[in-house]
Amino acid sequence: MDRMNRGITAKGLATRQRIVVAAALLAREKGAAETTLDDVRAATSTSKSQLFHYFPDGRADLLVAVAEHEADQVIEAQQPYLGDLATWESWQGWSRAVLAHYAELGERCPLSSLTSELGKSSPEARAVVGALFATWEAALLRGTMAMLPDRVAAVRQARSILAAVQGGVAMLQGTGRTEYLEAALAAAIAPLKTGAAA
Amino acid sequence: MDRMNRGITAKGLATRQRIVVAAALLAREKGAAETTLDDVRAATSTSKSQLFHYFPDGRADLLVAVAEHEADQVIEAQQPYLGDLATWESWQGWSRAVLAHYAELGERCPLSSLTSELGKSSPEARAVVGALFATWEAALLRGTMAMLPDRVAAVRQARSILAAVQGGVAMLQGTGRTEYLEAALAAAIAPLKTGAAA
DNA sequence: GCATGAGTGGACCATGAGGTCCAGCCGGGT
DNA sequence: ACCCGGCTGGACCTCATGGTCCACTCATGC
Repeated sequence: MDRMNRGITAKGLATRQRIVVAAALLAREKGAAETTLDDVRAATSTSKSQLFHYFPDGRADLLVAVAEHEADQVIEAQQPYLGDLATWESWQGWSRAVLAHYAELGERCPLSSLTSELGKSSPEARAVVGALFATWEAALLRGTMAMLPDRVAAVRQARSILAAVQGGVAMLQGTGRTEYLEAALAAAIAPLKTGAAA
Repeated sequence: MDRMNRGITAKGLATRQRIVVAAALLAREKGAAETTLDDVRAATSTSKSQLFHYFPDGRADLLVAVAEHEADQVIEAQQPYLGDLATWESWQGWSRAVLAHYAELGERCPLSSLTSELGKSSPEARAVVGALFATWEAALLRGTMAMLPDRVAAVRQARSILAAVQGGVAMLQGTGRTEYLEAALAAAIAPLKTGAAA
């Protein structure tokens, strides 16, 4: 196969990806803090040297990669609705998709453990989270602007919806019940139905 | 002084309390996961043996005590408003109090780090969080029932408001900006102003 | 074929952090 | 005065875990 740039072969990339995915899974199951390099090693049938080969800065490096991966997943799970929130129906569809996704995930939220584990220490992790929220908010904002005449109201509405999702998920994690996310989502997008500003 | 029950003297209790408060502070500053027993020991000018004297199960025990302490603080910070949410004015006051409190705390939220650190492992920690949410929701529910005629709507409204706070705080932690909490709070309590159900 | 470098295996090291233990202190109750 | 039991100090142990190192394989291009 073709020579990849930077001397990384396709096989190497595949291994790296395998590691990231497995680590992400572990991080979801038992929390990022409790996920050790040995766990990852065992789960992927790799060796320590490979871990450090693909993630030179070790654990921190790996966790950042995991965070990026999970951030992608978060956006992915909301598609195709998130990309086109121009009608009340699509908002409803989005809302259902979000609810279904997190109900399936249950109490293990990929982000929270990562943010609290990496948020403090590594600036790149914060950047990942920041980027995620930025694209997320931007997509929601496009949607609210399509539904509300007032731009300022649309901005506030988008923020409120994003916070509602976060809060619903937080409650889901804390209590194991989906009612909060359900109620929060419904209440947050309700103003979009009639077009009345928040 | 009087013989305390269980052979714990007042002096001992004071020391224990000192430890909990200091540990809570540390947990807020640098996260629960990054707070070591040695940190606590240094911050309180105590010795290892004291830590284990007052918290026989060690670190886990201490963190549960910290969680209880922080849970109390969370409720405390919302008083006196939370106890009497019978009017629109008191809801506004409560909302301001919540916003001010978390704006002051900034990005360090006592609960999130504790839940993600203890939530998985120790069942007692989950109980603490569960109890906190229960009393919190109950207080909010008393308030929404005072404002809304329909009981079912009041329940949903209370949940939505609670989720809004959680979400706003989550966003505050993630981004450092208070706009989300602000928008989420305003949107969440808006239906209470006119008495229209969510 | 052979040299080069990515990929892999696994032994090994360093250390931070939780937990144990015992010895000494202090106060107050009889 | 004395003694018991809580309180305190700190040395010490144990071990999990992140990280290092070197040897080996394997593919690929010359």
